[in-house]
Amino acid sequence: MATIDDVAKSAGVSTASVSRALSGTRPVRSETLQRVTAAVKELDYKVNPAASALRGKVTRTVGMVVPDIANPFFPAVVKAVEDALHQSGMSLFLCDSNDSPEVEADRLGALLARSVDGVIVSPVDAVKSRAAVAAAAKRVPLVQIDRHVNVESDMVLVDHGRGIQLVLDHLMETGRSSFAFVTTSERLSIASERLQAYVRCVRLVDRASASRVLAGDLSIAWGKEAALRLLAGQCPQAVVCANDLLAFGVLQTFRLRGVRVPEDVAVTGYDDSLYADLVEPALTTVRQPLGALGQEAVRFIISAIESPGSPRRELRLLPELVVRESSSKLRRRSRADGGEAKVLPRKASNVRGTALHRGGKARRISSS
Amino acid sequence: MATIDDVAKSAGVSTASVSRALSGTRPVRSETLQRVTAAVKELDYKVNPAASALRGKVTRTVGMVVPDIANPFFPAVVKAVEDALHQSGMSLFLCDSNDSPEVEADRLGALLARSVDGVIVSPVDAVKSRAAVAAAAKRVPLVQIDRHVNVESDMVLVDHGRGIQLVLDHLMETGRSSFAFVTTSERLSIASERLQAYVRCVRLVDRASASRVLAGDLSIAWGKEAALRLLAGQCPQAVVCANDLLAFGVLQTFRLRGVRVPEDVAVTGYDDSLYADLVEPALTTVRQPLGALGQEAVRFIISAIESPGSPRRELRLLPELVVRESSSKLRRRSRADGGEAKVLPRKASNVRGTALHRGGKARRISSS
DNA sequence: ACTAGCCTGGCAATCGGTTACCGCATTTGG
DNA sequence: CCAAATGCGGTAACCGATTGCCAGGCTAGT
Repeated sequence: MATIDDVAKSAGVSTASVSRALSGTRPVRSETLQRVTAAVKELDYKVNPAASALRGKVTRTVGMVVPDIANPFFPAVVKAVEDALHQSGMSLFLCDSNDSPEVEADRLGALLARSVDGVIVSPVDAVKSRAAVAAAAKRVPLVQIDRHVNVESDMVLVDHGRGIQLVLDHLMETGRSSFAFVTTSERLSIASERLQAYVRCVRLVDRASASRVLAGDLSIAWGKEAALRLLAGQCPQAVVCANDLLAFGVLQTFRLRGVRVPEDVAVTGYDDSLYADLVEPALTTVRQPLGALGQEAVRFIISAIESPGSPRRELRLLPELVVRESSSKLRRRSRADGGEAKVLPRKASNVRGTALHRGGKARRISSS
Repeated sequence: MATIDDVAKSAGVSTASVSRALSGTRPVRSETLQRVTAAVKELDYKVNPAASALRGKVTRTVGMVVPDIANPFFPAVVKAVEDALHQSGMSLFLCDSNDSPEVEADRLGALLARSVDGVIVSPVDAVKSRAAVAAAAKRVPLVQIDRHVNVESDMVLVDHGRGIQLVLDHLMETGRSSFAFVTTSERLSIASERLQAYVRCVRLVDRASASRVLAGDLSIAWGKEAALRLLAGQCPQAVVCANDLLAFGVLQTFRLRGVRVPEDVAVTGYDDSLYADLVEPALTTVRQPLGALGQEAVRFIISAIESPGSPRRELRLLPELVVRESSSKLRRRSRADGGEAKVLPRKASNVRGTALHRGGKARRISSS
């Protein structure tokens, strides 16, 4: 492997000139520049990042910590981050905190020890993640992405209030007036935002709906369980779920119990995961700007690295409603009967027919 | 940030002793060790990885290049890799080649320039990826994972021949005797293996089936298109797909065209993606040992780093058949009518009822 | 008792860039 | 025409850890 000395020798200049020619820290004569570039090409010289980091205090690396890369939400964000970083000649250390605050703290520590130039993190727990995130933010530029804890740092978030409002506006427009919300613990910032928005939206319309909240975790299993509980009591006309997985669980239980969606009950998700338009019936959901989330996070990081001490920023990106069959418009059938759906326990049946199909564009994923 | 000099001073020993005490390269008196450990703790000393890398020629980093992290197959593998690496005190540079051989070559180059200790790669194209992979393998320990090109290196693969055989054995056992295979270009090593296995398995049973192969890409869209083509000609009793996405497309088209699955035609996938048991009907598919794939790759990398020059290894992990409704056993209904399924073009209908449900355990993913 | 061998510690060279500082040459201004 | 300013190149210190080499103390063998 060629070193800067080899290049200097081959170009007949000093190492200082080579360094300057390559980094542009100080101007060099155009002839010098040419000789250096030629020598670099000839020797296939690459700067040694370790040496460069040791002296220059900059590693051109960024660390990212996500709660669970297997969660369909994150890969798209990670992909955008990776791409944007490489466009700026930086590389990505990826860490998975496995939904554990301890692992998260450990990984943040490891990243700092590697002296990354910046950190992008999606904190696991609004309370337990705080200390580690704060400590990291004190040492390097840090941006919180998607989820966040109460720490002074840049943030790139999604306006979940808006997302939930889109859902409820749509549900009301299509004739629903009683609701339930299926979600997880409020310890998760995004869940708590979605919940608050839900309550704010339904409170004025139907007092009972505002307290019809089922909190568990974010799994398919909890979706199923929540659906059972709803069926055991007064089932509302629409079930709003805090993510798609919950909605899938709800749909499955409803189908098995002979509850027709969307005729008897509408169901909505959140995330627009790949499979939202594959299930029966296709799921109305909220699409988040995943790529933009990652790109903006990188922009924040890079600008924070280049000009430290600039003011803190917080960006809220707007999500988008994707209407599919699980909430399609009710046809005739009076809804003046008191606000509770009639649930007819009978053999399962699915009606698809020629339902409306907005937003159902097939996304290509060249799978393994 | 404390340096090794600070520690040495504080412990009253030389930097050499500190280094030795910490790395264990050479024994030190137990008293020395204690003083060093105490000083380290007091100053919260962490070795500077840049300095360490510069002098020691080892970075404790591994690079991984995947074709598309948004492809549901890879996150689980990446997660296992990340976890295994951190257990050995190493960190992961993640790169996404975006299914492009050019990007892939670029990323491999970037990783080598960062002098990673090893590389894990899943090559995009059996032909176009070759040069870059070979070049990388020449410089650092390299293991090919999942996909591979014809280059001398360690490999951790899945025995796709076995996977396809499991599928076909099962289909035949349940009474099917004519088949089609939906796949992508043979440029993808895994697709070509699956295709070969398919041909090998059906050749003896039904000559026509062996040539009923529809090659496109690995998208839902191509699954739909392939299904249309099958319906236009002689539709076989079972459609074997090279991955789940294709199967989803096939299922959707069949449903819209009123073809009953599994009564009229059985459909199978490959990957056991999260949603395989959410679609209607739940999909029979092949589950790959994703976590094991990642763990084994890391083991290979680490052992190759620790003892260079050891012989090349190739590991083939065995996949597992997951039987769900899309291929359930045909009840009565004679199949002696020539081997082609009767397709009744009529209104859509889905029958679920109490079909068997092996392997359908709900996996929890605490989504965003 | 004397020497060979082992154990442990320290000095200082080294890894490969970056950059502060100095010096020479040329340009600019007065 | 001279002084000051400017442009560009080179020398060498420096970043922080690792490690080859040497030295001193101790044990063991003869």
